[in-house]
Amino acid sequence: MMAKKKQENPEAKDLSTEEKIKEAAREVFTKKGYAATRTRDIAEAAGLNLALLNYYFRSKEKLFEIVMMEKVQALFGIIAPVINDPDTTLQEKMERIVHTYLDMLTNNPDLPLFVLGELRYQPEEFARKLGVAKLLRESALVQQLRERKKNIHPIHFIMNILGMTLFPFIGRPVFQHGAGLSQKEFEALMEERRKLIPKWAEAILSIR
Amino acid sequence: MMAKKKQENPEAKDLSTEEKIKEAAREVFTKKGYAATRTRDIAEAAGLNLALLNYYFRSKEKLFEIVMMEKVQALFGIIAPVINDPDTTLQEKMERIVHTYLDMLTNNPDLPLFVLGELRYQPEEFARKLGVAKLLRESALVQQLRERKKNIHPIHFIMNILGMTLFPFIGRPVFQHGAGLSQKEFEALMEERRKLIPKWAEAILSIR
DNA sequence: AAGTTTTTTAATCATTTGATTAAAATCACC
DNA sequence: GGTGATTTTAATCAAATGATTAAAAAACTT
Repeated sequence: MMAKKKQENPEAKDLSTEEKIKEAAREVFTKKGYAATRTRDIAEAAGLNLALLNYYFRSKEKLFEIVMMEKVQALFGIIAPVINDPDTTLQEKMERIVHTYLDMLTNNPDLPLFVLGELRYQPEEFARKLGVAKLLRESALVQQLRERKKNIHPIHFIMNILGMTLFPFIGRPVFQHGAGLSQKEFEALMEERRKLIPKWAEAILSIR
Repeated sequence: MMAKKKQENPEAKDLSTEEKIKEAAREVFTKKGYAATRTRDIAEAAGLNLALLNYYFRSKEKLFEIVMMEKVQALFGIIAPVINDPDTTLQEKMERIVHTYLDMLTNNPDLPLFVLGELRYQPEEFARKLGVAKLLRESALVQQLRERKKNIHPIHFIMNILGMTLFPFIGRPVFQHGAGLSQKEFEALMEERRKLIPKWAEAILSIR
């Protein structure tokens, strides 16, 4: 009855049905959010019959949860190792945070808006599953920040570096269209920020 | 047939029906976004019959447009005069941008996520209506930034100051719950940023 | 090739949801 | 207080939408 792959296409040139649905779901959910997404949109984007969605994933919500978990991981999971690394300096960490995010955002520019937009419906649940609390309290980064600036809450600096890195993508329609930039030009600006943000972050930490 | 106020309650202690609906719509739309909002949610939040919504505003979409325009104005309109003011220094402008936003965000913490979240469906349309292009090209702020840092695109600094100011509210569930903060504590941190962000912005502009 | 299981399809269901309608209630004005 | 306009209500509609079903098609096993 339920999905059990029997054979994998020897030449795996196209994806399995299950993977096609997931791929389409990633695309549509990320672009429009959960509520604005119709299961028919996903089926159409995948070029498949609507019933297959329920056949493989039981419900829109179940499918969404899978995608959401992936995306939350993509947004937060990838910097955990960077933040926790005890063998890099504060400066190195900031460089790596920016690099890691900009690399990811090149392929997933609307990820932050999607994740943070959906997160408002389940703030506590996902924060718990993520273990953000631990990162924000015990990580090497936080300890280094505490040492460097003893009288300022370390979360301020995390807000700054994430804000400088992620916010341009969250406000992208405004910035890009507002400044009359092509996609290429916007991307070029983001590439510039790769080197600029760490410098700015360092300047912020060097005040006084 | 259509709405025409005949009398205004002499002691305007409670709002007109029309205003009650708008108020409820502001609340629900801002909190859940357009797609996740049911007209019945709005009617319930207003304590009114569902049909009144269509009686006064014809459709969910029309009502949304009214609210959206207000909110877009609240998010972008309020800094236009600050940005355009030819009689303030760059530093003063940055202070005022931060102050203006933090004042507004105290009462409307989920405004940025709402507006930017909805904006993705109509990126060009609203950007045009807003005249963002003009602000991002000819404003006094942009000209001052160009003079101060001739070899860096001024939009970088606008992204920075807006990112540092708005992003904490966009990622609020993560920051607040992740750091185990009460609402009061979060607000206190934001109050600290009122003085810190202008200093950081100045430091960023003073590199080299 | 026959038989079995798995996958896919078209058709349909039940619920939700935005909107409408006709009647009832309220209000303005004389 | 009666009359006409305005506002409010309960009931209902039609379309959209998530989900299911039964049958057809395809794939696999022997």
